[in-house]
Amino acid sequence: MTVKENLRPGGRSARVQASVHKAVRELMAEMSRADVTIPLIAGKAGVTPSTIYRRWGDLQQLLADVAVDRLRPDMQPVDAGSGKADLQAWAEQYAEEMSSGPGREMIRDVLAAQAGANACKCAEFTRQQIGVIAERAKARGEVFPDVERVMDQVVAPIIYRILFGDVPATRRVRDLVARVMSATD
Amino acid sequence: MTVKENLRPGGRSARVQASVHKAVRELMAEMSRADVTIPLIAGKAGVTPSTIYRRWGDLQQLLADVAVDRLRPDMQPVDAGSGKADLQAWAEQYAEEMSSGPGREMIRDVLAAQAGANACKCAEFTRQQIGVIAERAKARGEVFPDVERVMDQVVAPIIYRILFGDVPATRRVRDLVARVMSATD
DNA sequence: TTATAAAAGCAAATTATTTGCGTTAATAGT
DNA sequence: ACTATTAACGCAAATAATTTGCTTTTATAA
Repeated sequence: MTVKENLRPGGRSARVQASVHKAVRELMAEMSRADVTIPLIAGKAGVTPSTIYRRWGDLQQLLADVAVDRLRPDMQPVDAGSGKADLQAWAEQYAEEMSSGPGREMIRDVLAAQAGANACKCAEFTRQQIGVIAERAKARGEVFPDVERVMDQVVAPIIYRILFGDVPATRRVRDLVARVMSATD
Repeated sequence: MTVKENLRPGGRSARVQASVHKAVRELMAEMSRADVTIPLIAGKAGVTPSTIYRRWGDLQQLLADVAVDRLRPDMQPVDAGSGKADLQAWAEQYAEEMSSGPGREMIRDVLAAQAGANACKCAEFTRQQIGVIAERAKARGEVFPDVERVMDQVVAPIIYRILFGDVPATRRVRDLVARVMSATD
């Protein structure tokens, strides 16, 4: 029922995982999520449904697994010259990606699965990105807020609004960043 | 497929909705969520499964519907003497309720359903509660932050941490409230 | 090489979901 | 008050998804 974390690169398990993930990504791109089923995924991936059921348990777990994979940052935050500029650029891009259709779906998939571990991982990705910005700022001799404070005052409001209604406007994101950067305590 | 909003109090639809909601609440209390199925709910509620499928579409929508109902605040925020005290008391209780086992599950149920309307409603409940606190503070002649700022700086961090890993400690909640109340801009 | 164990395939059994059709019950018009 | 209309429900058959026991494959270590 549990997905193995460290798969040998060329092993059979790794190949199955890769083809199943690929099938999920492709199906999600070409049809509504309500129509994606495990037998369908299995067919496209060239495996039996029971393989998927045994490995992932159910559709939600599988979707969450795929979503975490896609939410993993693929690059370091861009260096915009200062901590504030870095954070602003990062936050705007983050908000845009996460509020897009696919972004929202991925977040929802991660949260909908019962295992909380996936959600934790996503928060950890974000923390690391902000950590990079913070380290860089400190290396320049700037003052930079604590990472946890940035999580509370920038990341949390962005995600909350995406999940519970709004799409946060660029203007709002800029304000969040300005506020956390101006706090002096 | 869509759930009627305004049901006549004594109508048949209202009775079905009530018995189905009741069955869901009872089943969720006595067994794991993974084991709750629509045929089971239907049996306990004394209706046919097809009735539930036609009215709610699938299990997630039904669970979301029940969860929104349970997340509706049943009372006004207590008056603790000042805006800050009110907000602090409210935030602590809110954090405690939402981070409890059932609280977490309800939030997840609301977010997991594809219809975003349920999630919006929940945020609206919260906004209204804070609105009451804000009005009361202003009636006393106090300064009180904008409701949207409280959503960003207090509610969002609490919910974000509940969803993505942590249980926010009382200490942390107190800090969030203190920070939003001390901001003067 | 060969032994071992984990993961996959296959197919039957079970369970959930969809759907067509007849019935009931609430609502509006006479 | 009575009847026409319509939305929602029950029932049961058809379809689709999920689970499970058993066999076979394949990667790994002896």
